[in-house]
Amino acid sequence: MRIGELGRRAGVSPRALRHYEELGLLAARRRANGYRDYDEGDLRVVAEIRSLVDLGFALEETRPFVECLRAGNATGASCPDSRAVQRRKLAEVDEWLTRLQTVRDELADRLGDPPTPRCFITVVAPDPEEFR
Amino acid sequence: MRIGELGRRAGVSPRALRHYEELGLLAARRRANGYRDYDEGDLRVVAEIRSLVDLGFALEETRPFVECLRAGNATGASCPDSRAVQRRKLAEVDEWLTRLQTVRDELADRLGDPPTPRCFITVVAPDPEEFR
DNA sequence: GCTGGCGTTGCCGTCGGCGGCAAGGTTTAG
DNA sequence: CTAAACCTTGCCGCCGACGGCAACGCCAGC
Repeated sequence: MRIGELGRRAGVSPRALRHYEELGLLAARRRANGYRDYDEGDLRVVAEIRSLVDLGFALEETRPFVECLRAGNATGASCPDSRAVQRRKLAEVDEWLTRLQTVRDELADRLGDPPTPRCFITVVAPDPEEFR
Repeated sequence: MRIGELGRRAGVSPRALRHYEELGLLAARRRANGYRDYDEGDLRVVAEIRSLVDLGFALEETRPFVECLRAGNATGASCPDSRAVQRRKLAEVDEWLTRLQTVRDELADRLGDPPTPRCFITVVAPDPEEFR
C-alpha cells in the first residue's frame, strides 16, 4: 500500500504520515522506486495514533502505544508504559476539568448567571401510608 | 511610571507590556528621552487584560474590555461588546467542559476505572416507626 | 510521447504570547 | 568617572502538528 492509500484509509494526509515517520512513530518499507510501502499493521498503528490524538494525547505520548503494538500486542494499551501514560493523561484531564469548572463559575458570576447546576436532589417525604 | 514599575505592579514583564502595545491594547505617552510613561489608568488596563487572560481569553478578545475601560467606564465588562465576548467565552468553556468530560470517561473506561462520579444519592428507606 | 496523477525530498510558514539577545542611549549612585 | 540599572528598537526563536510549495522522478492510459 502506498502513502496515498494509507492516508485515505486512515483519514490522514500523506503529509501527516511523513511527519509521523520523522518522529519515528511510523516505519515504511521502500519499493525499488523509492516509494513508501505500508501494510495492514501500519494501518493499525496510524489508527492507534489518531484515536489517541483525538483524545488529547500529544504525538510523543502515543509512542509507548505504538511500540506496544509493534511488539506484537493485540492493543497498544496492554503494556505498562502505555498504561502509565494513560493514567497520567487521565489525571491531567481531571485537573483541566476542575480548572475549567472554576473558570466557568467565575465567568457566569461576572455575567450574573447562576453557577453550573451540579446536583439537583429533591427529597420528598414519603407517604406514611405506604409504611403502615 | 516607567515600564519596569508598571510591570512590577501588574505582575507582567516589560516585554509583555511592549507586546500589548504592539497589539494596540496599551498606549503609552513618551517622555522627552523616549521612555514610555504610564499612569494609573494604564495599570487598570493591564490588570483587566491579565485577569481576562487568566480566565482563558486570548489577547485579541480582551480588546473590547480595554476599549470599554478607556471609554471611561468603571469596569471593562460594562459595554455590550465585551459582554458579548464574555457570553461567547462562557459558551466555549461549556463546550470544552462537555468534550473533556467525554474524553475523561473514555479514558477511564480504557483503564477499567469507573466513570466520573456525578451524583451520589443514597436513598435510605425511612424508619416506619417514625411515621407511626 | 505526453498528460495527469501519483510519489519523493527539503524547507519555509502558521498560530500566540511572549523570551531573549544585541547594540545602543539615559540616568543614578558611589 | 564609571559601573549598574534602567530604557530603546529590532529581530530571531520557541512550542506542535502539520500545510503548502518547489522541483523533481515514476508510471498509467491514450
